[in-house]
Amino acid sequence: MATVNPSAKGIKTRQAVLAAAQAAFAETGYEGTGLRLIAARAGVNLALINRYFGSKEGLFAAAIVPTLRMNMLLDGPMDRFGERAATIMMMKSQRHYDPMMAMLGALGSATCTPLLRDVVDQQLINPLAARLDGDDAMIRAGLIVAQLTGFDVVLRAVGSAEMRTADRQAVVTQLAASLQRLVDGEMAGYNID
Amino acid sequence: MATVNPSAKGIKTRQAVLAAAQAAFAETGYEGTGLRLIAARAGVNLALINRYFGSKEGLFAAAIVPTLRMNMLLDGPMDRFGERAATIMMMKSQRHYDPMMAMLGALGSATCTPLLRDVVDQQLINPLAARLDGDDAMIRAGLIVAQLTGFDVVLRAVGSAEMRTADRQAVVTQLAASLQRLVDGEMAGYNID
DNA sequence: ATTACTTGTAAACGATTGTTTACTATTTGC
DNA sequence: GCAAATAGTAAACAATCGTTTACAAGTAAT
Repeated sequence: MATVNPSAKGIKTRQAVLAAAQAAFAETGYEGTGLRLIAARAGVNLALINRYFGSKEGLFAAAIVPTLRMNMLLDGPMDRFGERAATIMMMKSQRHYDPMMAMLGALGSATCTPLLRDVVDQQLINPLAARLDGDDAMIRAGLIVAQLTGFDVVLRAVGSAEMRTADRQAVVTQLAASLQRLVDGEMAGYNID
Repeated sequence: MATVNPSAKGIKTRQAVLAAAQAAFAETGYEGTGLRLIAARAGVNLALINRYFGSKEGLFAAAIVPTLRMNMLLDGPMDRFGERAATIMMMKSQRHYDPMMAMLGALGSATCTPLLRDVVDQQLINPLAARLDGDDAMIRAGLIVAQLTGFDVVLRAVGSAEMRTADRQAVVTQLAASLQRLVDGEMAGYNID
């Protein structure tokens, strides 16, 4: 038995740690979440975290980074992207774990920034840009990701009362319109000096 | 002399601490910035920080919160808001201190969230909404703040390579268009089921 | 000048951090 | 069953955290 045996009982605790880390990082941020808290949440010994994932950064990379994907947002025709994305962004509040919240909670820590930079470019902006027609597809994709990200900052991470108490259907409609205009790339009537 | 004497030499070190805190919080986040680092940066004794500001949270409230304002973005006609805001957002990279970066670096910490919620609503969304005409002004203001915030997340906090290497003039143009469409509130031809 | 008050300093507080070590228990392959 | 590897545990590591205390230096007003 020279190599690691992939089939083992430890694979269950490994996933327990991953699930606990996802929830904890999303709730209390990267620096604000202690490894002992994650271990307790997973019902697992503290030292196992460093054994399986090497370090706190390694745990973040294994638990959060793979979940930051466009997923359902790109699953459908692009002429309905705005409507689809806005609906998902509004409804995901009651889901168990939100990858975007984990990303926002790690913005301050220097060790996570390189990981986030890669995943934002490769898994968010680039796949989206590939689905866009017209000029400046990459820039418009970046602005769409920015709009989605900022929406979670204002509504969830910060928790603006004005946005939380607003009519949910109107929020979806306005967000959908803003996103779709970036998808369509209409510059109608707009001039800059 | 029953009350505190406002005129004193200590006012200089107080401002030195504020300036050091602004730079440090914006660079390394709230949890990632130690008070000893701020004290050293300001050339001031550690204990003075807690004397003048009570706590780390009090320092954040005094140093960062008052700087989160719309300021120049609202200084001008609203039919040029997009152009004006996009230009400022793009050019502010080489400024000494960016309040938005300090806010993003504090997203994970539970103690700062209430402070940020109040300032985002009262100093960003509401003043902007007061300058918007048409339906859903508050929601559109929230989405504009979200677009601006997300732009800083993608371009600066995360540092997307795709956005950093993109043509700067094209980024300004696209961002300006997206913002202006939210200002104008055009729903032209957009329908949702 | 003496009193009252503010500013500045050094040191320690208790708690928590991520990480590592030494050890036992369990499981797997032959 | 034996041996090797993996899973799990408890304790300690050194470092840093925000905060507090006790005390000295400086400054204003009476």
